Amino acid sequence: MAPAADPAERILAAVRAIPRGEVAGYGEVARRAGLPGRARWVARLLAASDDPELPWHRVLRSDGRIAFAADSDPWREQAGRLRAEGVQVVAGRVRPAPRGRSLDAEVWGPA
DNA sequence: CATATGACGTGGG
DNA sequence: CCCCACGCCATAT
Repeated sequence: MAPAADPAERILAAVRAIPRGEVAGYGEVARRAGLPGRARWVARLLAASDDPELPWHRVLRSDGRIAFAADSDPWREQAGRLRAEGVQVVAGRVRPAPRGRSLDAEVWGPA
């Protein structure tokens, strides 16, 4: 199945492709759709779409934070939807930080 | 046509 | 963690 020619449609497809229980950044979605730099367009499309099946709640800012104003209605809505599918949301942030090994360990290796 | 506005992103202080 | 500047781009005014 050939990729949609309509860029807007590609973006929505990229959003629909985010697996349940996972998230992606606006810029990330744009890149996946082959439209680097169009993060803002992604946001605009989500706001404009009326498709109830569109998993818009899985799209966050690149820092893992919900894009809406903290404690706003839509903010609570998104946090709730995410938690509903098992995503950890703390203070409006998903997975506080992809904390891995320290840089020291990363550079100098174990022991 | 000139500005302003955002569900954004990155880099720097 | 905070704040700021700048880049980016479709829409709205």
